[in-house]
Amino acid sequence: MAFDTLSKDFSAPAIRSACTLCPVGGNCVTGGLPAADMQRWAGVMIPHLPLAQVGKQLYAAGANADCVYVVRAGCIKTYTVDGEGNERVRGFFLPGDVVGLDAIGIGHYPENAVTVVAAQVCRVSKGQLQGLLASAPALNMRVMERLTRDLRLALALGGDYSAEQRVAAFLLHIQERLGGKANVLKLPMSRRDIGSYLRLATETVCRTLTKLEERGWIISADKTVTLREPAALWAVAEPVGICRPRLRLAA
Amino acid sequence: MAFDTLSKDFSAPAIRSACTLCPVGGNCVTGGLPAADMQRWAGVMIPHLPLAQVGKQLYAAGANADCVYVVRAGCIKTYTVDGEGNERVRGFFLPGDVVGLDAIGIGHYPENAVTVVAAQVCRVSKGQLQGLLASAPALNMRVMERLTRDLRLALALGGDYSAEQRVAAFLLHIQERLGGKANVLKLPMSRRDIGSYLRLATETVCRTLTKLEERGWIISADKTVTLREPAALWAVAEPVGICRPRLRLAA
DNA sequence: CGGTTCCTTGAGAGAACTCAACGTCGGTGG
DNA sequence: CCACCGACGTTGAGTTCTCTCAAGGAACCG
Repeated sequence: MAFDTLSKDFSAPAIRSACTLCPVGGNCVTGGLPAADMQRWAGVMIPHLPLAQVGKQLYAAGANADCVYVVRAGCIKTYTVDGEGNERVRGFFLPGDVVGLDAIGIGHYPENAVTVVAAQVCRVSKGQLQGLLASAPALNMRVMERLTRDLRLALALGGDYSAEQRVAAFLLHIQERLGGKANVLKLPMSRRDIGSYLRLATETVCRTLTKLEERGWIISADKTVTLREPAALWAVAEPVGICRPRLRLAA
Repeated sequence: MAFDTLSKDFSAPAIRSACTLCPVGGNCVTGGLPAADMQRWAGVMIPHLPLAQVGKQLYAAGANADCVYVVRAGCIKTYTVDGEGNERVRGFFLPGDVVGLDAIGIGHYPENAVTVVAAQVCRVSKGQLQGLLASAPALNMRVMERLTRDLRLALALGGDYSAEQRVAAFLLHIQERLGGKANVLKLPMSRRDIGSYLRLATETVCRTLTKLEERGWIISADKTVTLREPAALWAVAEPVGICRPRLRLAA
């Protein structure tokens, strides 16, 4: 892995170009910001920190919340462990997503964050971010949008839906987050993680995928899922309300 | 009702005093703000609009999102109706809570908002709020805190818990929101609303309350619930993670 | 090549749901 | 004043969906 040398070699000019050359592009929280804001963002951000190891921890639940992270590549999951030892995945973060935002306003991270696959992230200290938010209204609004988007998603997924509705909505949501074009999805996470996230047993996730496959709506081969009948999936997932045929919920 | 005349008679000095005299006090989103920020907040806020009618709508899902509301008295619920006609309560808003925040960043409200009981709210236009956020960092941070608090609550309630855990957590959460002292709670909402919110059938809410009562942990009499063994409820609700014996999650 | 983890399928169990009935309460109108 | 009505709360009985337990196969790694 050349990750380590890469991150060490970056000097100030390279940092500025880090965002303009970023594969995430407009999907990043900074997408569409005025150049001046981007400049200031780049000034406080530490770009593409490598997280080559699967299961590598960004931060632990209860730790002092001093940073937020923007995913540049790979996938991060957040999860909690309750007093009974039950682990629950609270969110998957794909390129462009911000991890740790929900710690704004409290001193400690409410959950753990680890890599699901090898990943790269950009880091910003919370203090510097707050300073930036106070003086860059456009960025402030982008962060608010992320927070409200996460909130709407959490409220939607909190609903009482069947395993089929959940899994269909999950697949479509991942498709949207990955760009919304390709019908072949590489799911980075395990069935167990999907189940934990969707509040389903691992076996139920499997059975549901099998059922969708028997209907010809998808082709499920381990981590690769091909959507053959997105319209049918949309129809099933509609009540969940987290994805729409042509109209995206978020602005 | 003298509500209407009250709201019409308020002039600038009265408006400024509206917050200092507000029964919500420090629980409001503006609690603890510098005097200068309070002044500006009071300048754009329209105080205690009366909503005497139960079921009175603040806004409809899909409507142009032009305002946010702070609850001054009573209770507001937000809910969605999916394509199958299923109604789902997404949140209850008690005095001090902000309704409509999750529409920041999108043009339309994602859900309906109606009164659960007679209520009073304060209104701020979204445009003026955004202007204020850009120039009053302390207020901006308070709003962020509300958003992240709502997000953490939604994520917590989204988990896979038993009916008993959910109901216990709900009761304790309401107690906290009402000040955290009194053990006698007046629940403003119906069993049906509670069930919709907690993802339980109405009957399951009833049965669970009955079960908790048989154990001597609570006394349930229609809308009035008395907590007799809060510690036992805490122990049951712990995995949900939305309320804590002595330590509150939010700052 | 053994060990581990993940994915998948089957069979039985359990928690919550649906359907149904009944009592209470508050409002309405005769 | 009282009968009627609808909404709400409560309890019971049977059903269903998902979970748990169990086991086998496939992929990956040391």
